[in-house]
Amino acid sequence: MSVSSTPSSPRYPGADRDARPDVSTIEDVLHGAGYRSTRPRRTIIETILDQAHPFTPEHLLAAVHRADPSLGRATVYRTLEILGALDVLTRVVVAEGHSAYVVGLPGHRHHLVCSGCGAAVPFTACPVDHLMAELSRTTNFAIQSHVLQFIGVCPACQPTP
Amino acid sequence: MSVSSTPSSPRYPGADRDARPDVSTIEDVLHGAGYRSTRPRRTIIETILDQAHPFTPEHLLAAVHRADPSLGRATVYRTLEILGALDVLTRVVVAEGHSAYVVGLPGHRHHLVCSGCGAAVPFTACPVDHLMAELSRTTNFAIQSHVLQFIGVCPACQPTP
DNA sequence: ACAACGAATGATACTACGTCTCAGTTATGT
DNA sequence: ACATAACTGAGACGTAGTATCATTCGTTGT
Ligand SMILES: [Mn+2]
Ligand SMILES: [Mn+2]
Ligand SMILES: [Zn+2]
Ligand SMILES: [Zn+2]
Repeated sequence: MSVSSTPSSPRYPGADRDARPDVSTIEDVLHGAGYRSTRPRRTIIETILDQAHPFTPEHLLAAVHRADPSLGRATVYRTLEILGALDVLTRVVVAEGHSAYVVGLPGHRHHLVCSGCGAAVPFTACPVDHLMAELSRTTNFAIQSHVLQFIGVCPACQPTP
Repeated sequence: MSVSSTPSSPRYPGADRDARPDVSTIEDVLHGAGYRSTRPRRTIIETILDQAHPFTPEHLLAAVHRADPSLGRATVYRTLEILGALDVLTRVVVAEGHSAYVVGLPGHRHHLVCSGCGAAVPFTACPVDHLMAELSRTTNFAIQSHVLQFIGVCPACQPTP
């Protein structure tokens, strides 16, 4: 879905642009927000960082269970909710009415998603400013965020002619 | 979600821009696609056209049952699926990970959605062409569609200062 | 008007995904 | 080490959506 509140983005202290966060960086974010650092959460974060593509909660739960079958379902859902609220994870629309999580990167991003394999390519360009100002003026809405993304077929998923 | 395949939009023969379709217009669309015209479907379409805001399947089911409690749940879901596939209905993202249906209008549209009351204001401006071409070139994706929308608070839902 | 046929329907059972509760465990500050 | 609150996993539960299937209904050809 990539609802990006215009001024907000995950805070990775000192992270390079385009660098994916690592486990301890995300744990620092949790800490900073008053959450504790636990073994189940570490396992979940490690599993998240293993994902090459956007993932659903169910998909992640299965992957987590491969690492630790005793880790509770509720813990996975609870952790996803927290990481989503902290903007460590954001959402992309992968099909009409279906969204999935991706690891957030610093800065304002949107995604180009492959409808074949599910790959999500982030990009930073965002041509909505002028339109947003115009809509604010004409409708008197207080605009909070926007959703922008492209769906297509990546080179690897295109039929060879 | 408003995944608008760039060249596609609902085909309402002779409809004015900005005119909402009526029941028989939508029935014509069904007919044209080889579907039959039935009383349950008419009830569902009437109920859809009564909705002032984007609606979920559950919300619609409840509204349909107010009109005809004997109308089957499966029929409502099946009809929504058909109308979605025919682009009579499209989806808007109403919150992180949640989308709802709106009646499609002719032409290429996106929406500005109120996070308070759920109102969806359509607009036709779409500033993505240049970016889309650039992304096609740099990534070699075959881009099929895009999602663009704004979320904010409508004038009526804004706190009075 | 009628018959024939496939499409569509609604009841019901079922599944998948997510939530809630709660007793026991663990991280954290002192 | 202790006290405390946060966190956990088990399992019951709820809800939204799907599958099945016998019956009904819309459409088409006569
Ligand atoms: Mn943007
Ligand atoms: Mn557009
Ligand atoms: Zn692909
Ligand atoms: Zn509003």
